Amino acid sequence: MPGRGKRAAERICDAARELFYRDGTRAVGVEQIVAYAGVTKPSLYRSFASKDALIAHYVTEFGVDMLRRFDEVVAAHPGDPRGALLTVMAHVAEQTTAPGCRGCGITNVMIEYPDPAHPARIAAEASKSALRGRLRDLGAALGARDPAALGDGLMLLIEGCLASGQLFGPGGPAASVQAAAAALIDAQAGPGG
Amino acid sequence: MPGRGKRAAERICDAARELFYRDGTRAVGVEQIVAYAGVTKPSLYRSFASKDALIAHYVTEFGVDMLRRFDEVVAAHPGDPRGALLTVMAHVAEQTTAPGCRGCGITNVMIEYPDPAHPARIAAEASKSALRGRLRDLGAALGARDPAALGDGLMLLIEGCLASGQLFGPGGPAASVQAAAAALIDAQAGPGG
DNA sequence: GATAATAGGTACCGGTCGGTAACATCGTCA
DNA sequence: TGACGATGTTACCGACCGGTACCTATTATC
Repeated sequence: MPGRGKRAAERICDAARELFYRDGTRAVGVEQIVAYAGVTKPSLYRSFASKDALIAHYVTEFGVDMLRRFDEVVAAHPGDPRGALLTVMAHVAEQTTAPGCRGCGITNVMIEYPDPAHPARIAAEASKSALRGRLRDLGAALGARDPAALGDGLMLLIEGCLASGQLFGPGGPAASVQAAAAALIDAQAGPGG
Repeated sequence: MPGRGKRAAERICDAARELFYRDGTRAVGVEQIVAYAGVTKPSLYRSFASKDALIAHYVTEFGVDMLRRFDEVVAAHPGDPRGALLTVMAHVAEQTTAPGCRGCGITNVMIEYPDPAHPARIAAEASKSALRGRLRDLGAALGARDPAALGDGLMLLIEGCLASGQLFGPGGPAASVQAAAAALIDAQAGPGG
């Protein structure tokens, strides 16, 4: 039971993040969430209008965390976009091949809710577009001939790792992502980019 | 209502394939499937032991179709693995950016059922491993220095298209997949590979 | 025409889902 | 001390879930 001393809303968020990511949002019931959080159902519905609203909040939080980690890596490589990208790729490969990895929580929710009007999907699109923009910016920073194409190629590799990691595990295709990313970068900017 | 003249089992498969792919397996109930197929619930349970068994059958069928289409493209490019791969990538880009595309039905089911023991997940792993093997074989056929790494890099690009296509649509990263694949191939085997 | 398999019709089961109403309790701060 | 907002307790709702029992109608085969 996570965060015994915290407020009910925060404990609900912690429980939802953990259970939603592990089992999927449709597989987890609100009863299970409140039991895991150590609160009661009315407390959940005092902080969130519906289960869908809680899912949207989960997606938003997930996206904020993801972009924060990305930005931290970039900030650790000032003036070295190539090093930043390769470090990002190394992190992606490591995390997506770890046992029990379930890929990207945002993508998973997006797959569970095809309806474009679903609030969680709107939050998902915002986060993914932000990531796409950052990859293009880095592509431009290292002088790529077509920064958009390079950023999108890298984005495909990342999404591929997230999707295939949870099926293939440590011996999966994600182990090759850093080499593939380097090839894409070199093709656009040369090995010295 | 698809296939009025067909046997009940086949109509159930057709309905399940369409509804499962469109809305996801957890979102579609057996009642909805039999109604769409124009049959009744006992007919479904005479052909399938459970809903899970129907989902596993759906995944298996999906994988067979996927590999058949892949093999057709390869067969249309005898002695030209590079051309085969680029054609595959063009098809992937086209299909994953089409409106209403919902990515890979196998991946979607895999995300909905994290349990490694779920029958649908076992079927999913078989299909994806087969695809991975074919990509490696093509990598070896065009003389790549590291066929496994090339095949896995291409696999990541494909999975990335399938994941991001349903969120970004026609203007998404999948539009760059063919160029990215060419860069990966050239880095391993040179433009003449 | 008899038989057996396959199909549909209907009604039903227990369980779980998301969500709510009404009321009791606690801690905090004035 | 008193009041208030946040929380817990209990019970409940209608709807839907996957799955089944029982019986009848069709269809093909011999």
